Amino acid sequence: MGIDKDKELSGNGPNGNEERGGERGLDFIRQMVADDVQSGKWGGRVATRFPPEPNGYLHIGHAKSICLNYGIAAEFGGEFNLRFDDTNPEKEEQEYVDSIIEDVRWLGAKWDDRLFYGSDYFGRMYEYAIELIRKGKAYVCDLNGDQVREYRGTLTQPGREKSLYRNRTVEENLELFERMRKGEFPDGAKTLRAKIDMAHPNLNMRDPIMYRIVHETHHRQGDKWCIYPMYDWAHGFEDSIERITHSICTLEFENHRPLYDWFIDAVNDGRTDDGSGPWGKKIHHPQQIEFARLSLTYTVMSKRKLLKLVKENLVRSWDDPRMPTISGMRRRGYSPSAMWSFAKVIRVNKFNSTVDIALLEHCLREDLNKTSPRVMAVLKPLKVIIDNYPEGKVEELDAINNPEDPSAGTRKVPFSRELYIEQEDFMEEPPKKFFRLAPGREVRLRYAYFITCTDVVKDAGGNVVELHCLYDPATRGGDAPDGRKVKATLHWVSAPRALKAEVRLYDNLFTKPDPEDVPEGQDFTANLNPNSLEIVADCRVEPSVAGAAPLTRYQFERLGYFCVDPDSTAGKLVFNRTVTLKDTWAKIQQSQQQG
RNA sequence: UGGGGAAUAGUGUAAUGGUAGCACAAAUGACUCUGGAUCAUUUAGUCAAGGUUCGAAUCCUUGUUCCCCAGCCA
Repeated sequence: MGIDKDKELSGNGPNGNEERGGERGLDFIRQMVADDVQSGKWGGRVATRFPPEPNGYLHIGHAKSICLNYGIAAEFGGEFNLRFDDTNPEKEEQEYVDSIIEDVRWLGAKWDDRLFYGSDYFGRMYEYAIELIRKGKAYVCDLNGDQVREYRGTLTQPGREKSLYRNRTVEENLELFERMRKGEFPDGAKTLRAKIDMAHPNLNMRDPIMYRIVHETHHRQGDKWCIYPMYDWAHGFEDSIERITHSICTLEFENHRPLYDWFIDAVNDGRTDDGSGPWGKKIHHPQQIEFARLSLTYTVMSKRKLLKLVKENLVRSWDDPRMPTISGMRRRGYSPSAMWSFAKVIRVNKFNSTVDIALLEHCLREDLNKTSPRVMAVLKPLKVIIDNYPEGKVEELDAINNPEDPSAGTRKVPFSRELYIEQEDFMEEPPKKFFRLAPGREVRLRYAYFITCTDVVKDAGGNVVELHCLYDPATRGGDAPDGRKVKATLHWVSAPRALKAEVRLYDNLFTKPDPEDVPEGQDFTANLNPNSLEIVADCRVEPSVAGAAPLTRYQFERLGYFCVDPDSTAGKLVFNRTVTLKDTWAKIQQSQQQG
């Protein structure tokens, strides 16, 4: 078995159901791209990228960005690059690189042979830095961290223009920068800074740091470098080198755009279109565009918070099915196409908003309903004995695999004298609107027979432990020849033939829509939902699922969507509940309890 | 009290000077061998005040509210 990669994305995904030019209009980014293609900017070429820093696992917010960037490339016939923005050796690890590659691939974004690392461009960035020094646009600064902050000024006060180091000669700067690169100075001793304007109203423009000294082994470059470029200095060149046309990032980088442009313009200053002159040919200047990052109710999205949940063992791991990480959602049972349709319905904008998790779950159900094979499983078993059914007899009854997809066919399900049904499907004293099994009441067992409850067996504590029923042989398959109706259809499994399984039920990780809504002095972990995981150890599943591979998805009829967890062993299946079915009865019950 | 952004039903969004639509959520009903799915119906909105215009969510003015920026993180 296993997951068919092509099937995962069929009918949906980046190339399915496009609405470009359709009745709904383009989002503002696609509109810009369309305009640029129309006007012939960059020769009509479109190139996007997804540029994660490998310092954590990807989450659903990154999925939004991947869908945006890859989606645009696919829709406009452009190229999409996967690029690691690995400019800080202190936070980055190979483990994160590997997980990111796996996640982006799973989502279905295709980068072909264009997997890049920002750190592979360090040599060229170094050359650009020397060029800026030669042009008098950059200098080596000896200020320490505190002094840098002090000299920068504040939001309302300009920085100090007068710095001892700002007026160093080109020769001195060249020599010092070379010595920085050679490792002659300790961490923090010197920086290379751009000479812009210490009184600029945008703090980012007050002589931003281009390089800092970090004596640390880089996960990819090893000890080749001890000076590392800052984001602002590095990112534009990464985009430029890869000839990205539309550099899409999140809103908080809006203030950085002037700097993004300044650095590339600074290199281009003195360069020419044909490469004549001392500085050579102009380099490519991409367009930075910002959009709002995703927030979801009942969860947290920042890497810092997700890391805390993992490090403090508040969840099992990065891929805990309760996590909003792509790996967690994959393990939970999410499909790539559900992620794509979610990305499509939330669209992109320039203002912060919080999407209701119910919308995500709607997209999930919509996809799983169409694609998931149905099976019967009993989470909390209650033994049922059919007194008038022959002992030892087993019938193989036909069951439909997916009513939404006739091509999925049918399967055989064994029926026997002893069965299990769901404890919740029986009540000795049923309240109004409870249609399921009760003493003297007739219901249907799905695809099997009508049964009527005749006796209730209890233990010493008064708990119902066993039911005795009679079946009507004429209703085989589930229809009564005399046309009589029942109000409920129950799922069931054969007691001797069912498989044992463990099922893990998940609920929201947090009890409040906004986990940050906490009393003074507490943090978001105060809102952790103590019931976000319920392990049901002794479940029963119909035998057809035997040997199912990890991540195989099913609908357990009447219960929800479930998938096989990698913790499963040959002897014992473990399932994760991905999401419940919509449960009208639960709502009725709730309103009955409330009043 | 500097600079940069943004405001449309409960939520997410569309309408690019011309009927304020869609989806989710909620509610009601129909149908049903999943209280699922499906179908139908209902509730509910342009931040505020002025102005331009035959006509404004859209343009102008003023105000209000929210977000981002003072890492040698990204």
